[in-house]
Amino acid sequence: MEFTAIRASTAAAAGCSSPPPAADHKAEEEAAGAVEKEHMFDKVVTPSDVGKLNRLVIPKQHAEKYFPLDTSSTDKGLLLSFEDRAGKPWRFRYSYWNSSQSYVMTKGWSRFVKEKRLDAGDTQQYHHQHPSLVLESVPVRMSMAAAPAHPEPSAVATSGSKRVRLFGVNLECAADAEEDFSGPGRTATTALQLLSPASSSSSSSGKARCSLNLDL
Amino acid sequence: MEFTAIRASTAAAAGCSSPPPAADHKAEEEAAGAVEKEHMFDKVVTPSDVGKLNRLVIPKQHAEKYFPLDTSSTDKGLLLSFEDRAGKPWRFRYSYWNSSQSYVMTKGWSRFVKEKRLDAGDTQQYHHQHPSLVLESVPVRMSMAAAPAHPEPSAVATSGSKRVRLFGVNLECAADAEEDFSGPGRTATTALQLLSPASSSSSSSGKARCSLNLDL
DNA sequence: CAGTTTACCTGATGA
DNA sequence: ATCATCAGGTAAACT
Repeated sequence: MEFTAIRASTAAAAGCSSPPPAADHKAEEEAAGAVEKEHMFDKVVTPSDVGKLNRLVIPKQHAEKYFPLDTSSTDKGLLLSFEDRAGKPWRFRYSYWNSSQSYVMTKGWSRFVKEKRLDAGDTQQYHHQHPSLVLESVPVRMSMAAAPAHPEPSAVATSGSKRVRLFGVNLECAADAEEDFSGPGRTATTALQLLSPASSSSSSSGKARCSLNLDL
Repeated sequence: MEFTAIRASTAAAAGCSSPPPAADHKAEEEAAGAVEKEHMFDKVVTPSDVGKLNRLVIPKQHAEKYFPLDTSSTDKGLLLSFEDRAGKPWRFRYSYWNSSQSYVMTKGWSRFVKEKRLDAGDTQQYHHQHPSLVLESVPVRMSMAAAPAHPEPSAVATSGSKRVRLFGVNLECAADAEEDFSGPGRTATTALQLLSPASSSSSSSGKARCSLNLDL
């Protein structure tokens, strides 16, 4: 089963710095529904993606196009914040593995797989419940509704506020990396710093964000 | 097979700042033999402890009781010096892993495992050769012959010189961390600073030390 | 470059 | 049902 790409409008990339209350979830969902999303890419999730490796490989071509890592973020990776259609926040560590020359979502991914029942054994049920997400031969699609990919000011989207959607889920590239990397005395992972959209309206406070939508 | 705890006397915690000559080994060993040691704790070494992970997990309760890391040493860890019954010095990096919330001996541990044949496959032989060390169901015991655990002056052992024994091996908490942490641009690990035993006699120079004995 | 070391991470388990 | 612990992992830098 597949997504249909929706065209992007100027809907604000609603900030989700903290798990928003239910009311916000609804608002977010409606906004997303009203917005057409720009298709990013599909990926057929492999058994490894939902297996014990606890990581999702992002095909290099797509990763470099939509989630580039510059020199400052290559080492530590990024902490990307997502939310599913119900507004539930998901945070995945995104980084590059030199050993395998591949881009991956690591920390947090396994929890997502588990909750969404992305398991090879549960393919049928899962596919049934979550037609937009995946298993084996079921395509995972990324649709873009924002262009936060380039951390460099020069590469930023010109004006209209946009939003990144992965599997139809809002992606936020939180400028503040917090909680998960809260070891005492440790420096938090530096999240991808995004430029504030020029015409964005409802982004919470001053934090620059991108968001990725998981259509679940 | 197990240790029997031996009561501590006033035997000097002989300093082993550098690998002592054989003559010193014998003296050390005799002195240790004459000293009764206060039991610290046991740990049944797991397959992971002697496997490819190159680390020994120190159960938190014991770690915090006997090898506390204060704020200055938590980040970088400590360089602990041990010696086996033959007097051979062993140095292990001891630190806290935020991610797993656990205390571990890392650097140097694998060499010890290798030399002492602490391998799951060698259980029988090893147990035979080294009854005081471990594998799976064989307990590893820590016996204390000194109370160097608390770096705080207020918590120091009152008078008699003592010694810490791990697996019956002398443990030194070298006040000087050197050579092994010589990576470029890296600050040397701050070793656990111990108070000088009030009545210790033969501790070399002025360096405060604790020692841990591995009965091997 | 192969092995070591550091620093991450997670599932199972039990209180 | 949580939550802390730890056995068992991985990735990447370093030697």
